[in-house]
Amino acid sequence: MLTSVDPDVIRVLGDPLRLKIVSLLARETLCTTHLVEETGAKQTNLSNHMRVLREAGLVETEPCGRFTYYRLKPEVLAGLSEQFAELAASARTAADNKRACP
Amino acid sequence: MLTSVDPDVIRVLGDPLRLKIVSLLARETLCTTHLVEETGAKQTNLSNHMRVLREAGLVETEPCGRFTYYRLKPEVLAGLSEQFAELAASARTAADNKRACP
DNA sequence: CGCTGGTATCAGCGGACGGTGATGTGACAG
DNA sequence: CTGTCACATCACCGTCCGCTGATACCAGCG
Repeated sequence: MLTSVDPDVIRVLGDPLRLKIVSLLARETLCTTHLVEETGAKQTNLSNHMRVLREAGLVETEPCGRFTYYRLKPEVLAGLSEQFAELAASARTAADNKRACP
Repeated sequence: MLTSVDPDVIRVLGDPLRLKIVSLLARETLCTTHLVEETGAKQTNLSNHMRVLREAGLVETEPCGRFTYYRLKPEVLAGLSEQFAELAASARTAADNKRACP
């Protein structure tokens, strides 16, 4: 029903590093140390991005001793996928649905 | 196959006004004047955003006399939808695929 | 308890981006 | 041709955001 997509979630995913983090977390659940190794970014930088991802509701944290594991929440991505699919479907039918010149 | 999603397209969609423009264009093909009416934004501002959307490959322009119609390209949105769906599917299986602590 | 390693928070800086006004261009009407 | 309208481009400014270094917090280990 063309629900208004939340710009914040998309904005969060617009950053290259965050998108890479999400891609990595889509494969396996990792902790900050792993992400530092994989991305090559500083730990502080990573932690900041993880904070943003957490506040956007994209990841969940799971403490494990001294480590903090991050798990991706698939529902949010699935929701995004569905909303974009709706937009695409609507756009296909709106191709020649032109409003008259004023 | 977990194709790396292009951050640029997502970044472009991360702006609230641009997302609104895309939502409007998903319903009908419009020209700048219509978008000014619908969004309440200044014409210059709109034109700038349309430029960004065009360069990102999200919209096509169709001149019609003095007017310029903007048409959404559904393939890009469909592609995004598919890539997010892949990420979501992958994330579902990776929930308990935890890498060992270092 | 003191030490070490894994994370989070804070303050600051620099670059990028969105908004706005002035101006240019091209097309139609009179 | 002249004016007007639709639209694009340019230059500028304020703000936000990502990156970094310093530092604080917390859990295990000796």
